[in-house]
Amino acid sequence: MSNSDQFSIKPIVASSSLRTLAYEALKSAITNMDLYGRPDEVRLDERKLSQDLGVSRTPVREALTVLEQEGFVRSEARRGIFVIKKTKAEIVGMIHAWAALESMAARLACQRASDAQLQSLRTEFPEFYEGRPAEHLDEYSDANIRFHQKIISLGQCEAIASLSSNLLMHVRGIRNTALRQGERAESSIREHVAIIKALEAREAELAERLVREHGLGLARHVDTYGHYLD
Amino acid sequence: MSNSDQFSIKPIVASSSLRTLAYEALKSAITNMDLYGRPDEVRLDERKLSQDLGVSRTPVREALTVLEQEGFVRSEARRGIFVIKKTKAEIVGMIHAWAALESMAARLACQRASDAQLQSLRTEFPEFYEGRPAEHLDEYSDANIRFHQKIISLGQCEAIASLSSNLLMHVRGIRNTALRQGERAESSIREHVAIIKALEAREAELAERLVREHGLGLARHVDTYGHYLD
DNA sequence: CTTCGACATTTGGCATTCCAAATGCCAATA
DNA sequence: TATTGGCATTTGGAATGCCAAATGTCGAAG
Repeated sequence: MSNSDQFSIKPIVASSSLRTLAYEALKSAITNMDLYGRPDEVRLDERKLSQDLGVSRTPVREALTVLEQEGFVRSEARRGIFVIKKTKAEIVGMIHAWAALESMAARLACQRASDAQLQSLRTEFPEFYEGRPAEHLDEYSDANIRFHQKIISLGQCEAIASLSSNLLMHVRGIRNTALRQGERAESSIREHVAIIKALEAREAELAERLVREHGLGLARHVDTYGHYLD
Repeated sequence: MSNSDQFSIKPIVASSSLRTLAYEALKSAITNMDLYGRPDEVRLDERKLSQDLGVSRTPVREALTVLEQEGFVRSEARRGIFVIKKTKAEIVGMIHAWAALESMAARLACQRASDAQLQSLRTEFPEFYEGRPAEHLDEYSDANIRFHQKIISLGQCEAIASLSSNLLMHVRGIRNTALRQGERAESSIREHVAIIKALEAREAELAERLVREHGLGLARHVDTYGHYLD
């Protein structure tokens, strides 16, 4: 027997390790940095970073190892650690991978998600039904990201979710700037609505195809208009 | 000017870092380990590993950090480092992700690969045209893996290739054992031949669909017959 | 015999130190 | 002036030492 039901064990504090803290700090610093503004490569100094963060080099190095794994930085022995500036081709490739994963998630969502979950799409994203997105592009950008994340979560597949979240980190910036070019926002919304309808109807093949084509459209768009990269 | 044409500069030696060596050693040890035989969790000891490998704890720790990132081990502070035993659901999820990525690669291959590359499939995998795979299952297992890697490489998308290679590490064992159950090998070969034909004909939608269904079939198979996991 | 707590041990996290390779500067030299 | 050789500096890689948390052990107390 146990008394555990007497106490609502708020339990663990378990504050993150310094490595995790350093990782968070560095990642947010990197993803918020305007990489494509300056032409020169950005170099990171282990010793300077550990001074600024107030910790030793060890947790910083471990954090950098993770970031290297994720493709954010590249470490050259005795040369330095550089923030990776992704080329247009690499971005397009990531969008292709994203499209593949998200379309599979849409298929799985049709099989696995509950009716309530599928119907919640319509209520969670009212922006898509209120036209004129050009007037609130910022809010819409957020909704856009959340929408795609929602589809992935409905797929209930851990592997797909974690791979996608990694890709999102790299592509987040692009998605939003792409929205502001041409008539992306309007057509994007139309496609979102079609996707929602397919999901609600549990038409797996259709939903899968619509999501894939939506992603491929973004890839084409970045490929033709993304010259400001590289 | 330079004399460099006088010497055939064999150039760079650049032997790998100890961290990389430790990583390779540990990964091969883990992937070759029969995880699902024993019921208890496998624990790794930093100090023992560094002794066995003849290096200090630092590169071992860095290698373990990478392996943790990739989902091979889990590190609990002051508890130990444990080899992760994936559940059946996780394996099935990875196969779903794999199917999504590979089917997108097939689509891209139809658009990007050269005629020679596409036709090389038929000559590179003669096993598929020689019937009776049951007689040489081991060789066929290798060909099976190589075939799917080949499709992915034909897609010419770095992001898809690197994500897939990670997934393959986790699923490699399963693919081969699944072949030996039921009539998987025969039907698998038929599907491979159909995929090759679709690729040769550059029928992107068809190739994409066939690859996806092939992968989904494996996922279903593991889901129903993979009770020996978890 | 059971329970409990003090203590030794184990273990990963972190800090510090040392090292070798690469680079840059600068003087010596042709 | 242009080039070269060496030395100081920088920088990541690796080794080592220390620490706190967690665990196991074992004996004393009930």
